[in-house]
Amino acid sequence: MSTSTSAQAARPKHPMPFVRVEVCVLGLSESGLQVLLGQREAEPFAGQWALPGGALRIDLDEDLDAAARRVMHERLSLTLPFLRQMVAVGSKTRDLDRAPWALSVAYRALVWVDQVQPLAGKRMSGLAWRPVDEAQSDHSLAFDHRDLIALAVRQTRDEVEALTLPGGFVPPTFTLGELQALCEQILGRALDKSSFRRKLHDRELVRPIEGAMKGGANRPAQVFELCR
Amino acid sequence: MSTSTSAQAARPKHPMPFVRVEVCVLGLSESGLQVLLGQREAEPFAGQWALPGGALRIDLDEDLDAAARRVMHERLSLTLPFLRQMVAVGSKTRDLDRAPWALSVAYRALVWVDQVQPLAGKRMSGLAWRPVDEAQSDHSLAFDHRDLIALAVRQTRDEVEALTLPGGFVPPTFTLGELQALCEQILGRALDKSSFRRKLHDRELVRPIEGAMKGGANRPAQVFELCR
DNA sequence: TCAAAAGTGTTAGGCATACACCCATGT
DNA sequence: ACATGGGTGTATGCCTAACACTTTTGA
Repeated sequence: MSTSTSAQAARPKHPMPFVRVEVCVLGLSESGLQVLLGQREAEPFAGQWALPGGALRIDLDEDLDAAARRVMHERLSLTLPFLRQMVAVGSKTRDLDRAPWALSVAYRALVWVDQVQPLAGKRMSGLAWRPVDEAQSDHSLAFDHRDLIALAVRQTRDEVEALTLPGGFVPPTFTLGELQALCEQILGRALDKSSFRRKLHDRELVRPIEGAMKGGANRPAQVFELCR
Repeated sequence: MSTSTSAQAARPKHPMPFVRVEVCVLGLSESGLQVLLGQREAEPFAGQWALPGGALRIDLDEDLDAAARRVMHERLSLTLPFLRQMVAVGSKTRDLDRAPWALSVAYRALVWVDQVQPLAGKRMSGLAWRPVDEAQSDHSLAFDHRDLIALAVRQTRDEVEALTLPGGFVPPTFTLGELQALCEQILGRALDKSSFRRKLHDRELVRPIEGAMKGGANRPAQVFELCR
């Protein structure tokens, strides 16, 4: 649509803020939801725990989502399958040590804890999983990251409650028992089997795969896949 | 918390994107929801209709919300009472005429149409109210502003459905009839009087003001205020 | 035969819709 | 008297939680 003859940067009239992305990676395990945290090495908040993140690189990142993917790929050597933007926060005082004005775009993601081997990265002395309940009441986290964790947990749980199943996170095939266990781990509470299945059926969210059955130490279960 | 000895800006290692805020102002009127649009004078999208917005000014704006308030105050000479962030969008190609990488933080607001007198502003040849239904199907809007309008309408309506009443927008005192009419205008459909009132009562959302009654050409109505 | 998980049916209660109905006031 | 909007009660149906129950396998 643009009729400009040049796509090169006009130097902006005013200085722009320092822009970062932060990612709240939630991890599923038998012992409830976990969150991935790293210990900061540099100011501000040196030594304190924080969400992993990194600066936006306008030379490397096509768009904001790509920036979040790149930053997390550098940290985890893993392309996060389920990544959603939560909110943008920014102010003059956010990161005084590095810039007079800092803006962070916060994302959330969801993985299995055993898919990520906590490793040390740039500017972070290692990464560690922490239970979300613990993190949400930890007032020593850097920046406003405690709020961001609470927001990520709330949004993720709301999505599961509404059975807006995280496409890209749910495995391609599964039994209904596995799917229910997954939702229960995210919610942190038990669900009623009958109600859960009726909802899935009525809203046509899952489809049985003809002939595919999964057997264990008990009665074999029908294997399903997501609709669409 | 920071132990840095200096709060002055370190020059960032990498160039930063051009950051703007855009505001989707929804307007209430007897003829349904409206949205405030302006006609662009400069590239990109010169001549096309767009949401009002402006560049973030790190020298003027304390934080993102303040930036949105300032930008809209310049345009409307009005401090928007109800302002919420929706999403941040950004990419290399967003605004090629002005910058190689552009990021917009989108807000939504809600006002009475008669509180805003459409006037001409900087870089906009006037502002005009347009019905949201019309705007949502108008593919000639600049940038992705059609999507942003749809998002604003959906979020606003969801809030009213859930009776998360827009604090700061609902007048300080009102009758239940007025409140219901307000919600109906936002939703664009009629509500059942009895159900509406029962919900308000059960969730303790409103409180009658002792002795305060509002009379018209019919039976006087109890005046209420929001709880908390 | 038993434990364990799959899978189904049934019941009771909460909530929302729709609608009917009275009340109070100005014209 | 009557139109108008305020205000309240009630019946119906839907959705859900809760729980009981049967089925099928491996151990």
